Amino acid sequence: MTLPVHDPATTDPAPSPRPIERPRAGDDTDADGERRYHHGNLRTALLEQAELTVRERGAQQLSLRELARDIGVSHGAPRRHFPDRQALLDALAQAGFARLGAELRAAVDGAGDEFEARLRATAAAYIRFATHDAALLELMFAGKRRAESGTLHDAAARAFSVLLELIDQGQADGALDRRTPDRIGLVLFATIQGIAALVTGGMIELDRLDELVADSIAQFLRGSRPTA
Amino acid sequence: MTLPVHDPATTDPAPSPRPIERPRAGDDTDADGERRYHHGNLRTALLEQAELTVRERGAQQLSLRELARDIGVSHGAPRRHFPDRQALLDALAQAGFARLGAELRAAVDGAGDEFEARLRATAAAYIRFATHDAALLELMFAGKRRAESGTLHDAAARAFSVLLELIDQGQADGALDRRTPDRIGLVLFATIQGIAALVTGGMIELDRLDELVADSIAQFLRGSRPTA
DNA sequence: CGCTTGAAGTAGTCATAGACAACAATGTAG
DNA sequence: CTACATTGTTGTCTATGACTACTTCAAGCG
Repeated sequence: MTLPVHDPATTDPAPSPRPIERPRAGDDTDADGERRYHHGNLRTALLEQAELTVRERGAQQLSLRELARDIGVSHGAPRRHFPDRQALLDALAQAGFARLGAELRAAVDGAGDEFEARLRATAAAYIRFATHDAALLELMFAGKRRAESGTLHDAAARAFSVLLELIDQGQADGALDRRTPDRIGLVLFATIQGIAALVTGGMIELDRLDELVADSIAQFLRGSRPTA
Repeated sequence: MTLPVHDPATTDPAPSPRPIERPRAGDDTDADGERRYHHGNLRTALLEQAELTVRERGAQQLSLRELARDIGVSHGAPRRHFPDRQALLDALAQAGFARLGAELRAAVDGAGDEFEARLRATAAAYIRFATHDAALLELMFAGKRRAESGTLHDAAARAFSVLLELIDQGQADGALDRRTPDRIGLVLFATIQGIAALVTGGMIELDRLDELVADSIAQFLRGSRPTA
């Protein structure tokens, strides 16, 4: 994700003295304690605050006006960056896919060279994401259904490319049969996402989660190995 | 696609012989041309109309006031039956679990005596529900997370008891290993729900769905059979 | 150096939603 | 027949998302 870090704070030694009184205790002043007309990176601030709110209270409870209040801008300001509420949610989902993809990638890269170890690490990373950001994951999947947004689709595809590469390795190692990688990948993806769905849906006690992940991966491997 | 099977007796204790009238705005008279003060079974009418709206536009777009308008009652009337919007959604989810459970049960009962045939029929029924009522299924899972509503939990458990019974048979037939049924069931449940999540999330083309279901069931069976 | 221009933010307004309270109509128990 | 509990109606309050017009401000240009 590219973040335009345009921060005029360092080049604003003489800010205009606008004595707008803000009763709320939010940090709506810059480093000099002066209110600034232009926020500088409202878009980023909105996304960050929105991610916090979604994590704590879910996407349904996300309000553009409350977001603006928390950040300390007027209720119309977010509109300059997101034409409507859904656009903000889509951007949030897209950032979520980027982060998920990065975490999956990191899990693979940090798990050595062996296929099974990598697979387990990847699954664990996915489930970790699902437990820590259940509402965000739900949002990511919900956003996909509604509008087939091309950019969102691409973001998702990039995030899940890690799985496909893993499958390739598994086949090269002889651990997986020779169906097309995306066919095997779909089964793996469904398995992992299913566990995530049980987690986000609260339909499984968290202390049974590790066992479920281990069982599912083991069964996936047993079910996918070449028929000798 | 399957027919929208409507079973009016799912969740309603009030049997009223009154024919359901067209909910057109302005048509606030019954068959005799008489305006009626009491609707007669508003609760059922609300749930039915809500299910239609959810199916067409998703739970997010469901509005109590619009519901009331469609049915032809005042905007405050729904409050007598559902204290707030969430209560209506919870009731909808509960009815959804009841219907899902019934459809799973019917699938099992109509698939002969063999374990594998029953398993495939059950999975197919679940996926059918997921494709036809994607938004409702999402609502059912979302509702679970938010409040651990006891009645909702029970409704879900009843719906999925079919799976557990199936596992029992599979073990008795020697098709499944001897782990505890709920441990195997969790894996199966996750697998099926994962496919459903891909469907409701629009992350799979529907013409690849049958293949995915077949692959997943086959791999589940291969991965769960006793180690000879 | 001042002017123009356009991006970013502010303020006001509108329609609609959910929640709530007071009141009215209706069915029912006694 | 009357008292009471249900169920529905009407009005109101607050909040939200979406829209418009105006303001601030930085950067480019003549």
